[in-house]
Amino acid sequence: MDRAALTHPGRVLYPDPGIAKRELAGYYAAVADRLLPHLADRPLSLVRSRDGEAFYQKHHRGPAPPGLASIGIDVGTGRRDYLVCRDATGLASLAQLGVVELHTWGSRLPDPLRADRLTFDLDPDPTLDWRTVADAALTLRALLQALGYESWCKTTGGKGLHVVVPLTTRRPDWDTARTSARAVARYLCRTEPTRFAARPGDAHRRGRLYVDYLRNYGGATAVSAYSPRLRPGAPVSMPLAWRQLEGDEDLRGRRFELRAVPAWLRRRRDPWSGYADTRQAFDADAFARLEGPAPDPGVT
DNA sequence: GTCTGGC
DNA sequence: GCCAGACAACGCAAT
DNA sequence: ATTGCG
Repeated sequence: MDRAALTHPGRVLYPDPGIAKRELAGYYAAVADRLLPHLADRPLSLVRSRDGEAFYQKHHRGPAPPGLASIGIDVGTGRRDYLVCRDATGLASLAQLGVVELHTWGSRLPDPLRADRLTFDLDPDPTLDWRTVADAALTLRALLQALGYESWCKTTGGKGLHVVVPLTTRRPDWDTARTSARAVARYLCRTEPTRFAARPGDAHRRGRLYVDYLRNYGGATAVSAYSPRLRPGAPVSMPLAWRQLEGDEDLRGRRFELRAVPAWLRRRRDPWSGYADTRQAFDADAFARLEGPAPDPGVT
């Protein structure tokens, strides 16, 4: 397979700390073995950098660059082509395109209309400390375990955390996936209203975490593990071991920056090594049993 | 980064 | 020939 | 119906 030439290698994509295209390509190559399994067969949503400013792209006009495939998927109204990354050559093409964030669907080809995981985005009031956010993730994990599901946690590169539930069999259509994830979010808000908020926005959320279940419908995406973010320091969405959530070290945000991650990975075991081997069947009834009255919005 | 469409 | 514009999109809740 | 948010 051809590999596209890396043009404009000195073009700065992350103004802070001044990471150019050449360094981004080096990062993708260095973490390819870890990153590629998270991209495999998943339609992509790309964030590209124009002078450090983000612009989004879901569709590619013309033939797909080397290592990328443009795949037609029937979405609500009509059929559109979405990019999928095939291999390390595809990562090189993404670097050539100036792609600074990789977001993926929660489903995979050849069945993109059924979820193969649920993603919960814990989005805290930015003033909340690490322990409060980590404890919220542990609470969500325990709830999911009570439902019969193991889950995995990663940083987002920002103040929050993602909790991911892989689903291998009896995978739900998007409407069922969204409804089930919503039931989990509402349950947390109903049972622990002092910790969890049902809606985004500082005024409503203050002092709490917004449980964003809205990554779980057709075409919705969440940032991929090992994707950098176009933010100061170029932080990376880093998979964590649950054990790390019990410690006092704040692992969010710039704790894992693009420049430091390859060396870090070389000396640490993959905390998500069990993810790919996990077999869990989706059971809509288990989630439906969480249903109750809508959460009290509380004081505005 | 690259293509398109308007001048 | 050159340059500006396009390059995503949707559920949810508030106004 | 339109806007703001993620």
